[in-house]
Amino acid sequence: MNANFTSMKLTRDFYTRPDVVTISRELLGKFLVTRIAGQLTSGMIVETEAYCGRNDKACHANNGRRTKRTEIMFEGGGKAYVYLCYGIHHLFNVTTNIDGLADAVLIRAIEPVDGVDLMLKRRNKPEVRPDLTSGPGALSQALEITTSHYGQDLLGDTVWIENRDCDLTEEQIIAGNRIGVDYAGEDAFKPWRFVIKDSPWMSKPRI
DNA sequence: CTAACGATTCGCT
DNA sequence: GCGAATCGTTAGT
Repeated sequence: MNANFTSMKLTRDFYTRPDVVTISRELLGKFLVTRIAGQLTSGMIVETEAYCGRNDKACHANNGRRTKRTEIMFEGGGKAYVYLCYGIHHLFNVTTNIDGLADAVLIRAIEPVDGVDLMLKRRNKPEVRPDLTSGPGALSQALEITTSHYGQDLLGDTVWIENRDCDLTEEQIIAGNRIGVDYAGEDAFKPWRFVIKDSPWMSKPRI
């Protein structure tokens, strides 16, 4: 084998599978990477949330709600769904499932790995602490992901997710309710938030 | 065209 | 723990 064995970009097949909750769990321990203006930054994914396009009122695309913003979720798995939240924060999701089935996984926190100095600069932080990349808005700023990356193919060379063979055991994965989705009624209690147990890099509230 | 609001973060108490 | 910041999206007039 070659050196890429331990640093492999996830393939289309990973993203187009039908169960977004399973994909959400499996993204823990993978590495989210950006290459912006030639500068590489990355982190290990430690927290995710699944959003399903059918019967999930927390999902922007629930029950075929097709708008300019949600359109990318209907175009098949492995694309970046980035949107602006509260007019300030850019939230990064990866789309999953096949054409017409609008599922996505929100990346909520990463453990910084490559390009840490650049992340500190982008976040205007003096030193590495959990708040560098804990929270969906914070990690997007650290990796310089913005709405300009809306629709980017994660099989491309700007933003992608790769496997570095950091597989987790079942005991290391904890599930909880999703954050900030009170508007979704009973669907707010779907246990579709996943974190790596005891990770100091998970966002608040901690599980 | 208008208005309400959000898958959040940060600073201050 | 609480409230402000800040603007694109959305649905309704």
